[in-house]
Amino acid sequence: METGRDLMEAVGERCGHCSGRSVSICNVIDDADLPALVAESSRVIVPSGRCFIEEGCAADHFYVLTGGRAKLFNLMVDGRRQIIGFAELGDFLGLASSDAYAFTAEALGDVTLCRFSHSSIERLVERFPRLRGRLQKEASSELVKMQSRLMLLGRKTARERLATFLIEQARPCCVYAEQWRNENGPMTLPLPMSRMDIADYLGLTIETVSRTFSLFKREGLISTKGASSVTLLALGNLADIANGLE
Amino acid sequence: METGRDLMEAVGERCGHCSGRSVSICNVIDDADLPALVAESSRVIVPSGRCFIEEGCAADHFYVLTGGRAKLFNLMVDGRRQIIGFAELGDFLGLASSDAYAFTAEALGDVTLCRFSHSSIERLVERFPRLRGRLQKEASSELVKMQSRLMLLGRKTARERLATFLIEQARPCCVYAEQWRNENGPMTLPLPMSRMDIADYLGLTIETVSRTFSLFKREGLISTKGASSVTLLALGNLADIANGLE
DNA sequence: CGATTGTTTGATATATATCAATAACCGTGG
DNA sequence: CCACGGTTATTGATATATATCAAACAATCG
Repeated sequence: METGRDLMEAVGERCGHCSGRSVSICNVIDDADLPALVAESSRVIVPSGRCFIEEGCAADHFYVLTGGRAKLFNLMVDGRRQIIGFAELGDFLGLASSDAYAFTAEALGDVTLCRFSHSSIERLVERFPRLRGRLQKEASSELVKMQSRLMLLGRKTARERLATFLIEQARPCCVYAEQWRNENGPMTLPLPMSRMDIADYLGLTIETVSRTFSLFKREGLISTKGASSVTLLALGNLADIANGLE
Repeated sequence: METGRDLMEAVGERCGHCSGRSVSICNVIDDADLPALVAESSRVIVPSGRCFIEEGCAADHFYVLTGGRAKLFNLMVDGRRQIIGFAELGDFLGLASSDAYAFTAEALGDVTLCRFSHSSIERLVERFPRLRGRLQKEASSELVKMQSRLMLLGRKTARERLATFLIEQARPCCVYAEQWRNENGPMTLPLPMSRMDIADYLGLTIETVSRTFSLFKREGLISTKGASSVTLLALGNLADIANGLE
């Protein structure tokens, strides 16, 4: 912890208190090893809307997201889409076991990435032994998150889904530093994704998402400024709704 | 591969061609090391209906399923249930990152398990280096399966969900040896889980599951003998339905 | 063999989807 | 800065897939 250093720092970005949606490797790299790490990687800048990982394509590289956010999704032949998750600062993408990517990743706004050749992972893990444990740990925490998403999609109502989503967005990583100081008061969140994205994440339609937003507004649980900024006014109540308590 | 030996064999059971729903460690143990492995483990027999892992409880042990099948699920406070998956021969259970189990595991029929202390995993991985790679690989393949479950629960119709489920059950591991020889012909599967279990796995109600079974029967896609045995008569069609092609 | 539990089928209700019309937002160019 | 056009979001009316409620039926087990 004390001697460690972020990969994010190694590639020029700072990591907050994020706990990585996918796989984060905070604090497993010693300062002395930074040059070696940087040598293995290349920086990539992806403009808004561009896909940098495509389902089914050869999984040549994996990425660490160092700026911006991305949506990860799967498609069915007829166009139905399920968003798997939203990647943020520090997340690992494209570490799938197989030789083809299992999902598509598209930049939500401009995104910066640190790219590694897929074959370099062996070298990296050998060189930075703590990295391995970290990868495992984060992979299994990712599995736990997936489990709660199954509950959300299989058993929760639209209200519960949106409340869950909003609570999820309220994690420190997603909120500006000044704002997550007083976690009890109102909390303003940016929502870089469209209503369509939220719908495809929650297994709903845009109309249902929109109506549920309006409902929450009428109930005084949230307020909005445009479609891409929410203020959570009653985190406790939202959490209760998210868990089916009211 | 050639020199390897199954953990399942080490604890007295044979592993078919299963590719492990959770985390399998087939073929990573050398014969010479078997005694050491057995020394670390203890056998457990769980009667039908008994929970051997409970969500929220201290994660002291992890298990390898060596006989029978189990259902893994999460509950909401009001009793809504989402089945995460059905564990089968060779699956690893309870390897969560945190110190509490993230789901409950209940025996579907009698189950035999090989139990390891959670603290022994470090020793095991050190002693059997190939185990580590295998664990990682299987964990990430588990993540891929989870992704397709998100699509199922978020975007598929009841028809598509049940077809997907039936196809899933038709993997070699679940079928008697004689039957998966001719993969093109009719394939008879045991369904050890109740309609309620299937419903909670697919995010539906028992009634909808039952009606969809009947529909498939009327369409000549399947036939049943009692509620716990299905014969798939048209795997291709079912696969098409599962993927939204008809 | 009856009693109990689980499954299937039927009738109806409802949450959410779909279709359709406004309304708000956003970038652009005057 | 404002007007404009296109996009995205909201709201409304209606349809529909699935849930819910209820009954008959089948399987299981003493």
